[in-house]
Amino acid sequence: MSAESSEAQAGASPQRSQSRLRVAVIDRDPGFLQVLTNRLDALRWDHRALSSAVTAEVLVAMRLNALVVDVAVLGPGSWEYLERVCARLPGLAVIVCTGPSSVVQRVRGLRLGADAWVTKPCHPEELICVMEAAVRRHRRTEMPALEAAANVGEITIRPDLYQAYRGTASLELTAREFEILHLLVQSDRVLRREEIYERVWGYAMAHGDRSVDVFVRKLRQKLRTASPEWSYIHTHFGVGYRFAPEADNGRVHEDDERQEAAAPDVADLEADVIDEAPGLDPAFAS
Amino acid sequence: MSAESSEAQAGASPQRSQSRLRVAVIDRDPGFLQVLTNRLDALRWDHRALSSAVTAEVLVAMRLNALVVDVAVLGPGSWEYLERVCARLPGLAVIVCTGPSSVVQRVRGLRLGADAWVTKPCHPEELICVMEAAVRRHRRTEMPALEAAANVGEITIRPDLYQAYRGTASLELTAREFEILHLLVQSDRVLRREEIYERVWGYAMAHGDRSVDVFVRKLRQKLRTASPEWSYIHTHFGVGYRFAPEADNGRVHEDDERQEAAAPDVADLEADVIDEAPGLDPAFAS
DNA sequence: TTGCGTGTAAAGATCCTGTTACTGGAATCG
DNA sequence: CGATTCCAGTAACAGGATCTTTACACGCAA
Repeated sequence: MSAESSEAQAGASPQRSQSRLRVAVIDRDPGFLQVLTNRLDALRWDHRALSSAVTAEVLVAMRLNALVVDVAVLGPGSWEYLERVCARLPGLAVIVCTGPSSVVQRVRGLRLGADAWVTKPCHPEELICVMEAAVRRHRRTEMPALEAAANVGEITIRPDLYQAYRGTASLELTAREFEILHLLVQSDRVLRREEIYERVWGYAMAHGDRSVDVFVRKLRQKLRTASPEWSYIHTHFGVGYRFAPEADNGRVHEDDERQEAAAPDVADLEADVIDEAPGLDPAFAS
Repeated sequence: MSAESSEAQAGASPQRSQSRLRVAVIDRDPGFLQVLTNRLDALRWDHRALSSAVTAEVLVAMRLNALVVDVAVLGPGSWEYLERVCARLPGLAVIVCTGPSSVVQRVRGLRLGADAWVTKPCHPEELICVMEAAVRRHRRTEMPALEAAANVGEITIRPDLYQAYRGTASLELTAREFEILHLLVQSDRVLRREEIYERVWGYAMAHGDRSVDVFVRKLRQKLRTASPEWSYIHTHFGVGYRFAPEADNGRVHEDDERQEAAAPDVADLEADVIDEAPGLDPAFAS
């Protein structure tokens, strides 16, 4: 453990984090906050210290990547709070950083949805690494923003322009509309409303929320105006929506290249099913 | 933090993990392995102990959800190994569980891609919670929890479309009908009505409720219409229902390899500790 | 045979979705 | 800076699809 130091330093620098993260810290320990704040400043992360719990709604509005919280600050009801926050913001990395605790407490915290439990006193660098580790996955799959344009039916999706076109004419989609369309096109399967909401809005859908329906309607309207001969978004009653370009005569549009599993076409239903492919587990392949 | 204990017990139980996880442990400490193995057995997770590092390729073949590794076992080159594994399997939850370490080491491990760093000695339950937390986060973004289509008799089940087909013809199942069919197909055994109801509806069945019977009737009707030569759902008087494709001549349809992940086969439940660097174990590397 | 569990059927209650209208706030423009 | 336009989100309604309940007939088991 001697040569580690220099190596660690070297290994630490490459590609710190992709970009500035937004972090909130719920804590009251001045020393802890001071040290951590300095470190976060140096990293140029957006951060904010809170001296007490704020509602999940406020956290939603903050658009955070990670939340560090000392359960001791929350007092009674801390578990319920933790659970509520984790449930409401499934995409938020929640790290509990607090003083000595029992195994039972730690187990409970993690089970309620926390991503990590760090015991004080702790080195700020370590806490930051834990935050990065928790946030890392989330970004990995979220980042592939620069995708190629895709042709679906008569429509062209341009992720780089955040817009869809029929030939050269823009559909004039709003940001949200485009995100939903893009998600549906990429998924190529039935998506439940909750799924759509969570991946587009970034937090859990409230019970009874009809936003997704309304946006789907707006999307359909613009798609119909631009490409009247086709239908694109299909409703699965009791489930959700699915994207599949389909000409009015009923013929399904054969999708050129895109990924294999792509075609939810009824056409190749009987053909493909995974009888072969001995080494591959169909559940994981693709 | 005093009356927490009892609360923790209560809060810990609800909804353990979605399903059986596949875990590998690279460690040599007999005591540690013994305790952890017992816990994993109780949870019915697929697990395997490795006494030394295996190549990333082998890990890929194991299709793991999580990997627990004691860097001390790896010896020199442990950092490179950790980095290689994390890079090669971005979807794998990697937890380092080892003896006392320096902040620098922990920082380095996390920075290289590990999801968590647990210090021995540790409570097995806590380690398991850390695994769950790490896997939870992975699954969130790794939506492709898509199950493969399954062929049963003349019917094709398409979980991605929430629908069943006979060739290219949809059975036009409603969402609930499909869920029940899907559950029966996956279970591959007799399910009591209460079991079906609870897993589909999400809450306990009221005494005297006949909903399941009615849905089974609807299912049978649609299955019979689509595939008259076969019988699929069998009644076990006084017990419940069981799915088994069976041709009219009485011959039972031998189910080849279809839904792998689907069937919680007792076969790969027994994961024994293997001391030698293993080749491919049929239980793991399909 | 009797008693209980299951198959069958239909009507009513309930839930789900498409649609429209409206409000508050953000962004844009003059 | 104020006015205007645009957008996200909410509420409400109607029509339709689905689910639950109820009733009765049938068949299995003791």
